[in-house]
Amino acid sequence: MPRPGRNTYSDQKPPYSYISLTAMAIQSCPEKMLPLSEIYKFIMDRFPYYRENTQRWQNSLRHNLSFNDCFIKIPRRPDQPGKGSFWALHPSCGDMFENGSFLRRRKRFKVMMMMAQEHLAQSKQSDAAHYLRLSALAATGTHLPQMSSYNLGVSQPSTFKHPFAIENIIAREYKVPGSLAFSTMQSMSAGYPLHNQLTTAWPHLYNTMVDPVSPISMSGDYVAYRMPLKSLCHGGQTLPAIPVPIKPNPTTVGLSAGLTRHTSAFLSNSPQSLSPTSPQTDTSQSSPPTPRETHTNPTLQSVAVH
DNA sequence: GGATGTTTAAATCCTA
DNA sequence: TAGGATTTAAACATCC
Repeated sequence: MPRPGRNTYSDQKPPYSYISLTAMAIQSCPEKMLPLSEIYKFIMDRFPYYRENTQRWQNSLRHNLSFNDCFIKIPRRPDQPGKGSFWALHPSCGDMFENGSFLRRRKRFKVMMMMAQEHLAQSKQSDAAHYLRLSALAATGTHLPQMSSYNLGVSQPSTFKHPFAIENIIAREYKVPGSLAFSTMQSMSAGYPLHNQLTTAWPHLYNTMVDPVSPISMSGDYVAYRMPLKSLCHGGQTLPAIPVPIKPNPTTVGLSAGLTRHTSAFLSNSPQSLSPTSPQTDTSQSSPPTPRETHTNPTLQSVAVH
C-alpha cells in the first residue's frame, strides 16, 4: 500500500475526500488560510491524479468550500490585490473526522449544530482569539514572516493542537518552533489584543461587529464576544470570518495522533518545510492502512492513543 | 474572459 | 434499507 507522500498515489485517486484535501492544504500553511489557487496548487503538487481533469475536481472542490460550513471565507484586505478570498477551517470543525480517517467524516459540520454544543461555550475565548488573529492576518496582508508581530510576549505551553494542524499531521511529539502561533493565540485569549488591528483594517466592519445595536443578529455564545455569527454560517456574507482553534477533547486528541500516522510521510514532503525534526515522523517502517482499514482497524486506533 | 463563488440536483458510497 | 456523506455536473453571478 503506497504511503501518502508526494507522488505516492501516482495516477491513482487518493483516498481522501475533497474536504480532507482542502483541510490538509489549509493546515499545511502557517497562516492556516489559503486562497483557492493555492489550494489547487497544493493538491496538484502532491497528488498527480489531480493534475488531470482539473475542471472537474476543482469545481467539486469549490462546491465543497461553499457548501460545507467547515470552511470559512476570509476576505482580502481592501487594498490587497488578488482574486478571491482566503479560505480557512472553521474553528470547531476539529472532530468532524473519526479516528483520524480523512476518508469520511463522521458527521457533517454545521455551524448551528455546533453552537448547540456545550463545548463551544467552553472554548469561546480561544475561538474569539483565533478569529481575531486570522482576520487580522488577512486584513493586514500578514504572512508567515510577520507572524511574530502578533506575538504579544505571553508564552504559555499549549495543550491544544488542531487535528489538521501541521504539527499534528507531521509528528506526534511536535512542538511549535518557538511556540509562536499557539502562544500567541493563548495570549490573545485573555483580551483580544488585535482589536486595534481589526479596527484599522476594517473600521466599518469591525465597528459593526462590536456595536451592541448592530443589525447583525447574534445569538448564543457568539454574542458574548460580538462575533459576526453570520459570517460563520453557510451562505454568510464576506464579513471577516474568524477561524479558531478547537478545544481539545478525547476525539480530537485521538484524531491528532491518528493523523500523525496517516499523513506524516505525506506532509513531510511539504515544500513549505514545516516539518519538525521529530524522530517519530519516520513511518517508513510500516505502511499506512487503507482508509477503510483506518476507519475500522482497532490496532491502528490503539496506536493512535499511545 | 477567466477565475472565483454559490446553488441545485442527481448519482454513488457508506454507515447505523 | 434509510439516511447521511461525498462526488460530479451544471448553471449562474460576481470580480479582477
